[in-house]
Amino acid sequence: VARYLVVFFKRPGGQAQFSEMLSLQATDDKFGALHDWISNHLAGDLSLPVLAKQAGMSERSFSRHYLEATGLTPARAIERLRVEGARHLLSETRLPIKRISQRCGFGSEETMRRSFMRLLATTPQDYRARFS
DNA sequence: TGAGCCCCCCGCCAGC
DNA sequence: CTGCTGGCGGGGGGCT
Repeated sequence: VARYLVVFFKRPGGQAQFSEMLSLQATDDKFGALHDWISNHLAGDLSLPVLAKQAGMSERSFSRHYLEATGLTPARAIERLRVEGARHLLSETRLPIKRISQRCGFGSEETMRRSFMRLLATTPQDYRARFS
């Protein structure tokens, strides 16, 4: 039920308020274990070679299968998960934005800000102001 | 905002 | 032949 609600109750204005973990489960949770691992290692190296090794596949096959199962390329999925992690910390804690950015694996505040603009059409500051 | 560099992604193809 | 795998190269998007 949650999965269907998640699909159909998107907020207008680009403010997706649902769980990326759920939406990435699209059809089956073939990559559920991988997603759990990623969520627990957001600050680390989540490059394609690392993910492929974690999934036990070659880079080429991992790219193909992940896109097939998820509808997203690995790098785009990572960006979504990082943004989701940052959103949580922004609204639930008072940690400085700089620290949140590094804890979620963004190379800098600037990188995090650009990801927010791309996916949520807001800045981290604005997001915190409106959702904390 | 700009410039340079990195690496993701995808087409291609040989192998099984 | 069909379908899957995985290495390679380059173009472009995005990070620093």
